[in-house]
Amino acid sequence: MEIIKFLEKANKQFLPNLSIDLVIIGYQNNKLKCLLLQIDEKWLLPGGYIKNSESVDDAAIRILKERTGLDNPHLKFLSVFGNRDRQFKNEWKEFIKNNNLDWKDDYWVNNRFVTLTYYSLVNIAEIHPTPGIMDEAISWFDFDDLPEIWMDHRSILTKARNRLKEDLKHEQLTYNLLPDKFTMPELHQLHQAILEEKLDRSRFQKKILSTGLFDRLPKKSKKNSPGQNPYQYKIKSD
Amino acid sequence: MEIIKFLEKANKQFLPNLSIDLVIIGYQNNKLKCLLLQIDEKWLLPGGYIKNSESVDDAAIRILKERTGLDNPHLKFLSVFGNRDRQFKNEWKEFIKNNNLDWKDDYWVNNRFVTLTYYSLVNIAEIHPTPGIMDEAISWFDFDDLPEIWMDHRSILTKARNRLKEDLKHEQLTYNLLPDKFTMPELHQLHQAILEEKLDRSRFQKKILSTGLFDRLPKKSKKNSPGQNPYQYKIKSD
DNA sequence: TCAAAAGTGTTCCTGTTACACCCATGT
DNA sequence: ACATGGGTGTAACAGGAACACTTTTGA
Repeated sequence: MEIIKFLEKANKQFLPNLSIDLVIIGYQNNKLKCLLLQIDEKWLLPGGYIKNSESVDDAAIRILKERTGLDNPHLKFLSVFGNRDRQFKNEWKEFIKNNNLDWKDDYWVNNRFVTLTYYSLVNIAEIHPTPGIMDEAISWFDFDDLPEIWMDHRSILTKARNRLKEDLKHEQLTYNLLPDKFTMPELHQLHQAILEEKLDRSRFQKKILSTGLFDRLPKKSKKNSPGQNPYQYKIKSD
Repeated sequence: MEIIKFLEKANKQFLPNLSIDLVIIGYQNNKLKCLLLQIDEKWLLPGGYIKNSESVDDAAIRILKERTGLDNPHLKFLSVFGNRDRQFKNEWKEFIKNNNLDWKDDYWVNNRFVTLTYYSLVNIAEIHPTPGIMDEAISWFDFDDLPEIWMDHRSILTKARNRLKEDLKHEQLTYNLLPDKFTMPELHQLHQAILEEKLDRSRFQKKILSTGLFDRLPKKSKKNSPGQNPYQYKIKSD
């Protein structure tokens, strides 16, 4: 059985007290979304452990790739969750029993874990969500319409949501949340969705263009709505 | 022997792959300073490990107290240093041999450590620097006149120095770097020292006072220099 | 032809910059 | 008396906020 094999062997290849959790953030239909995994009735953040042979950052990149297939991801450190009661014996026990497997008290997942959390901005259209061996499903959720969340992962999600808001105020780049080419109205909508406030259209455009980080491309040729055809833009490659 | 006892017993009471390093920052004679410990000819950051029974934050608070005696410290998370080659076998071996002690290859300090770093702003006058059992000395150094530094601690120091600069631009509070009561010129000097740039006197005062975070107290009665007696200020208690 | 979408412009206002001016104090 | 340190004021300017105007397009 694959799960048991993992539980038995894990302690040999991973650092025993560190885990990584990822808040993978996408954008669709004018809503910010995050990618969650299902175990039993609850949902949790994609995560994993750090191999003895890899750096912490490399572990985060590997774990993100395992769940999305992404090769050159955007990834930003979020914070450390290191409470002393951060172990999830009961949750694992229940999960194992629900799957009719044998539970052992000394399974490695019972350790106390300090979790390093990252957030990643991804283009939903470009990734291939792939559940892990323990997960029943993987799915996108609106940030303001979350399901029941495992353990303390809800507070991590909240922290990531707020951090993204703060970060956007300092650096204008939203990386992969939009396709390579996007229009100013699209970018405007995105910023409003992240910041959860209205931004003046005129000022927004001037501010963005004054950064000099964006190149204007020819106007988009066709659309299904009245009004002028918007220009397209892309992030300057440097 | 105390050191050996520590090395033999450490693996039982601490998380085996996590360490904490602190950048303790003070201010004196118009210079930013940091507190370093001496081992052999080199200097390193105060640090320690995380007990099984305490949270990561509590560990940082405890370690800071052990080296300074501080009870309610300012403490801010800095970053994670998690390279896979982050272990210091040779350094420890040399240190143990220099002290005429027996070296064992499986000593716990040989583990690969992921380090969580914090920085703390302290009032130099209020702390009591205390070396640990392995340290020959503890001392303050100017940030721009550092001695030879152990391992990768120099890059941690640099990161802290830059982070403090960034943080000051967003929040004006410098906590313990000055005494409880301070004058506007003193605060002005401090901000200039942190940011490493000249700030207009007039504008600085207006900006600081407009935050509403500071209370004006009566003028300082005596000083040794010509000119008006400056007002004193303190941070509002809320 | 009209309403909606997109781009641009105008006015007002706040806050920043750079500097000038004034007051108090020690030598 | 005067140089120095400290507090406050002012004119010029840049950038933000709010909103108006114009152009383009689908229905």
